[in-house]
Amino acid sequence: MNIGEIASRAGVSRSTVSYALSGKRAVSDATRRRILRVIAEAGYRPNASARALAEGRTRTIALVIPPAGPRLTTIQLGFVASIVAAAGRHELDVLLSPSGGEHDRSFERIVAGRRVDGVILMEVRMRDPRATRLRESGLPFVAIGHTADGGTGCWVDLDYEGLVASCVHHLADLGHQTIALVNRPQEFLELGYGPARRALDGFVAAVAARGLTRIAVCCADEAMAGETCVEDLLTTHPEVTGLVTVNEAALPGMERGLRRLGRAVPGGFSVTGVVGRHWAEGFHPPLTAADVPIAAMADRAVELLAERISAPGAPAGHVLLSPPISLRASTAPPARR
Amino acid sequence: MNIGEIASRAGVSRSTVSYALSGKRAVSDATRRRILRVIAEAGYRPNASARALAEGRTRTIALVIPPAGPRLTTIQLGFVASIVAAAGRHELDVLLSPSGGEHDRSFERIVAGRRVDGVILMEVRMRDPRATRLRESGLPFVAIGHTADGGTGCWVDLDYEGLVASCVHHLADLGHQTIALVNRPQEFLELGYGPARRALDGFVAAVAARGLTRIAVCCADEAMAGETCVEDLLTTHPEVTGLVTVNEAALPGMERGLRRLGRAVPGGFSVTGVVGRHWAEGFHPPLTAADVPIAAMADRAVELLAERISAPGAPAGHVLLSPPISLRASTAPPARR
DNA sequence: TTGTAAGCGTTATCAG
DNA sequence: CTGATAACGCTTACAA
Repeated sequence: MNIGEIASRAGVSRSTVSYALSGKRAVSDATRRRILRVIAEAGYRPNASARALAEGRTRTIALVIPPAGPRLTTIQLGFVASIVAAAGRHELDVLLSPSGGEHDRSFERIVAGRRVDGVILMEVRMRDPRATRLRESGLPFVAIGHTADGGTGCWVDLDYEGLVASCVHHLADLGHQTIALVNRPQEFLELGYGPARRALDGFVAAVAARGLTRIAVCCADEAMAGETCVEDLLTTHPEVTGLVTVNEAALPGMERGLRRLGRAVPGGFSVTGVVGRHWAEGFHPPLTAADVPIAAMADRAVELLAERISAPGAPAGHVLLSPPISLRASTAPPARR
Repeated sequence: MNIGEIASRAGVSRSTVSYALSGKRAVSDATRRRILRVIAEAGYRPNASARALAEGRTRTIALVIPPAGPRLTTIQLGFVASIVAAAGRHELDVLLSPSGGEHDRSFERIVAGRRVDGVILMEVRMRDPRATRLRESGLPFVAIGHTADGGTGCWVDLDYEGLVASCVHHLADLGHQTIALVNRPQEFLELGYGPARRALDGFVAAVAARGLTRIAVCCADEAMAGETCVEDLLTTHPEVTGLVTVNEAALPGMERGLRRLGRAVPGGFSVTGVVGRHWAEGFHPPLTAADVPIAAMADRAVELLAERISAPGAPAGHVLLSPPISLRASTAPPARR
């Protein structure tokens, strides 16, 4: 079933059918009605490939996800789902492309083959070869996270620096003197992964501003790592009375570790940070934390990308989100020594 | 940059360039080399839309994911990643389509617009309108899970029935008399979601076969629900000495609930079931369970779909996977009363 | 071994 | 208000 078939059944030319559908040219009410009826009867829909070829755009965007290897976190998953939902609202389909290692071919296929009108890049690094490649290809893209050249490209990001600082201030206000940061994995920091970097920066600065003592550690994105991490931390530094974390996946393990050490939360130890709402609520007791606003980030990213696609010349848009800290039950003044 | 440009730079016709690339016609070594050099210099890749239009296939498959609403589980996420990876090995791209509720337009856009060569349907229900729609459209598809008409379509599934039965037998062999099943949410059962249904069937049958006493409960896909579920279960039925579960997301909560009730695992209570490896290993103590073989399922699904696409007439393939139970540390003979 | 030309199904331009 | 017709960029008979 194609447009020609519809045209002949409705007794009009193919162009009239096309215009009746797109509304880009006036069509008499009678013929439009007739055409639409035929279309409904036949269950016709324009062929996407033909349309893409003729229009020069695919009505599709690519979502480049991080390598699946180390296991994607729940946040990442929620993000993928939110992007798809947001794209749907713009009548855009989403092509998924894994990145890293052996998956370069997929990325290249999509970019060089002009399979999409734009790209959303998840988990972008400060200097990211994919961003470089996209820039040279001229394909519009928005990064989740800053790249090194903050100004040129589009991005949406969480203000990890400010958020972690807020957490530090919160603990300082409660009277804590020595606090720890449980960051994302060491490799991430070394690879210049923005959130890990800026969490550390924000931590160091805020701790200095308040005259506190700090211990910063990295931790694999896993419950078990969180457990040993907390145990190591508190055996080598028993004076630590609170921690802030940006590592949600380690949270369940941290909960176990603290319990094992006899540190009740929040009476004997305070925990806060920036993590997905689901993780915060699943913690015992519920975690006082800045909730990562996944849906909002996805919405803004798609919106930015859609603008960029329709007006490639427009100035690059940036969005830095800074959600409030939700006060739940995991922080309190430190225990008297 | 298009094929004509390459052709003129290499001093040949467009068809020769096409054939040099596809290998579907002999091309002299000299010209092929020349063409490939020009292509490399220009960084040329065939336009995917044009190719799709000419060839009548898009080299893309759709992955229809469950509604994002209730939160996707880690298994689902791993599955998405595995499908993308497997598809990449077949040089296929993956279009993501949410399903359910407001997302029907996305599905319809993809199916009716012929945007893909085939579809993988996740979390299929016994009577699934999407499967019906695909059958009538003639688009090849493979379902993850059976549909009601088991024979006609392609599917790959886990043998939940047999697997849960194996778990029951394992507990029975250890001497347990009264055991519980912690199933997926009630609504899933009511909607005729296969795994929930068949887990229950396998449980009931195996318990009967061994002359045990059973309690079957449903539980939301959440840690907190797992906690209250286990607590309710053991306060109303303290005689239960072990449980089998297919609800991985509830596992962390079940761990907490058991601890709170003073039921040490495995000394005072046994736990087993079929869940993702990651969840099994994250349990304390590590869970004796059948590990959901996500990657294998994804591989087989893509393989089946690829076959189906290239040979639409061939008989429908079915794959019923039945991974072994990994013996870890969460089951033991019941405590003497 | 290579070139010519006819599609593939739309959209968009140009006439009427 | 509507109909021819030329793109869009590629694949693939059909010729040479």
